[in-house]
Amino acid sequence: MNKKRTTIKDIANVLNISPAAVSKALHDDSRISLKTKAAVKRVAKELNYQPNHLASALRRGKSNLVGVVVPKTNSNFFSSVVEQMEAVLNKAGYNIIITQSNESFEKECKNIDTLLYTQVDGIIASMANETVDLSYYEKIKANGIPLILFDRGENDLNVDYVGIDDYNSSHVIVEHLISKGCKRIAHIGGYRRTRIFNNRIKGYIDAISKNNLPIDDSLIIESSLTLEDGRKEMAHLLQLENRPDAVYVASDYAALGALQVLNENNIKVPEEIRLIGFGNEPFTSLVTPSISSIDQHSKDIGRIAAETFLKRVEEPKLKQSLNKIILNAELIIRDSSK
Amino acid sequence: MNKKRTTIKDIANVLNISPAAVSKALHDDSRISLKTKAAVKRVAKELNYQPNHLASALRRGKSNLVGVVVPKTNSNFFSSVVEQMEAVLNKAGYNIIITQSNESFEKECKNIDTLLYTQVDGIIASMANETVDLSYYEKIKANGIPLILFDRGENDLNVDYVGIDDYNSSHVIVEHLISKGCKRIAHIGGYRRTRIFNNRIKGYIDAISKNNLPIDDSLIIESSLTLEDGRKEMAHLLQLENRPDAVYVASDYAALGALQVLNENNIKVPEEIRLIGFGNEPFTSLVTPSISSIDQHSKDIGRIAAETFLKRVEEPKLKQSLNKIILNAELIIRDSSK
DNA sequence: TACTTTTGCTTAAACGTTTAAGCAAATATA
DNA sequence: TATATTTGCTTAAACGTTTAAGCAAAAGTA
Repeated sequence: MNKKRTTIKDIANVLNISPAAVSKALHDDSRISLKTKAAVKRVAKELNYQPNHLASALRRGKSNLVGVVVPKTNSNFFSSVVEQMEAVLNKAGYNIIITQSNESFEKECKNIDTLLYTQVDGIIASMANETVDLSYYEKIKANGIPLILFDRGENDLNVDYVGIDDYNSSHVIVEHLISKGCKRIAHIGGYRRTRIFNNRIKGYIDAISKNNLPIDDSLIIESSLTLEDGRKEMAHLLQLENRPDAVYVASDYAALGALQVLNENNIKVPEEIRLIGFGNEPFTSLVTPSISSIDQHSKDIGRIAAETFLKRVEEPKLKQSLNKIILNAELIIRDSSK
Repeated sequence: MNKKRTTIKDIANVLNISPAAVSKALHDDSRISLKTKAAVKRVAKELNYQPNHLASALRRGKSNLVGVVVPKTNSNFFSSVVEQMEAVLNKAGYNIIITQSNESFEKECKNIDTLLYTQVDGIIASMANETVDLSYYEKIKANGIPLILFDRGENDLNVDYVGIDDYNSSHVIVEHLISKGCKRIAHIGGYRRTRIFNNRIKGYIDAISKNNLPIDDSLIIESSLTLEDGRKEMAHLLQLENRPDAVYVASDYAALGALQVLNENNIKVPEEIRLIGFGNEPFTSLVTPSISSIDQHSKDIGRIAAETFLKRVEEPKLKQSLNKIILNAELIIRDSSK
């Protein structure tokens, strides 16, 4: 029963060489003979040597851990983003620590503290809806480690950002609806204080104007975009004396709520009201009728965010600066807008 | 510009005391005067001292990190389990590292290696569907750190396990369907090699027998329980000359697939065929008709798994042994079986 | 007063690894 | 053959923290 785990010293003792030589042999240092390397690796395997990550991280001042902050892992978008990130970072020798804020600012701050405390080499984050105070993110920057934002970001932080073109997505949606003959297009959006939702609203307004339709403020709604919000706001829209003939909802969850209310009121979708969501969650293709939605290229976002991080660690001299990488989103047309 | 982060030494220098005293002051050691403690904490705040977790973990031989292995974060069950775990463990001073296997055995092994390498103090895991070879889990045990399994576990490992009573859940479902007058109840289940799915199948068979209904092998199907599997197997059941009047599907995703096929074939649910799923995923209440399902008490499972881990670290002398904690699952009755 | 105990610190080693510096032997170069 | 270079290691310090052991001063006790 070897209570203690085997260390580099143990291997050194067996072979009567110094721990330094063992360390170098394990790292394939050119100054160690092939013979010694082979012997070290053989003994390491025999003694079931497992390197102590804490010790090496401490010595090297680098943990090879990347912290990830997301609002919720429980959404297809984020889990897919994270999956890609992990693939890219693992390949480069990094492991990731996933934390979720549950859309709570307080939890988000705690998570950031945890990650910094765990000595991560960088943080890749998407902000909670609640987040307006950026001091915790400044803390990351002050720490000197790279910070990469995706999806829900902030220009003011002057860091790398990866996301889709929300403004343009709204244009694509509005123009698709107009091409189907819609004249009164409502928008159930998020709160303007969140950059991405603000961009969707602006895109919506500009696209409506561009196509010479009137802007009707009663058709523009801000909410938290939960399923319940979708139900509530759709019910509200149905009570207007001049109903919309299309609704563009800035989240699939809220779009689903809206669809439920439409179904319950026996309003035919798409014939009477066309509906479009945002995010391309799997359930959009599963419900009846299936919901048209915007695909956010989650895999690309995950991959690019990870690659951006790697670029930053490779070139630490490069000062952090606003560096936006914007992908074109894709409208997936389904039954709800056909 | 202080390039370097402040350490305990820096604080010691400012106050002209030893680093040891600073460390003790920060940990509220009783042998340090209140005056010194106050001074240390003041200076620590002034210099924005952040403890180096790697150093303390190395010295103490304890990382205060718990590894979590799940098949997919992208499911309501697992994300909810993890959320509760995190809450309990954070309170006890632990942080968690979430890894997902994507139902791949190979990825699961990699994840376990990563976690061991990161020097976690314990691992809480739910196995991938593929996993039959348990050698990697033996590796965790050999490492001497606690291993807790939940939902998808294995008796052979002789470790703590938290899950629901799958066998009994099948009884509850079958009896509910019989009470609605069903006589030919089909079961689209998982593969028997996975313990929980085997239990569901056994529960189904025993419940059918107990209620003096015939066992019809053509009504018992094993599959991977994806949405596609649900579609395929439901289509298959519809082609039987003697159709079932109820289908109990061992996963909500497969149940959804089944429902789609029923809807497409204009078969009235629940009038012609009643349908019940498993897992109580949020979408079960969102689709039309809403799907009856089993709630797995994800919050309780997460909480209890975390508490079990904490018990293990508190009493390391206690030998690991098979310790099953089984919760009663709850049938949520919705339109698909009313 | 003379002792024991308590208080409040210090010293020094340790955790396991990496790495700069150094040195002897082997090999290459002139 | 004498000198320079390369090879293959060793030594020792360092990363930042914790902690056992120890010690002087202060406080308590007889």
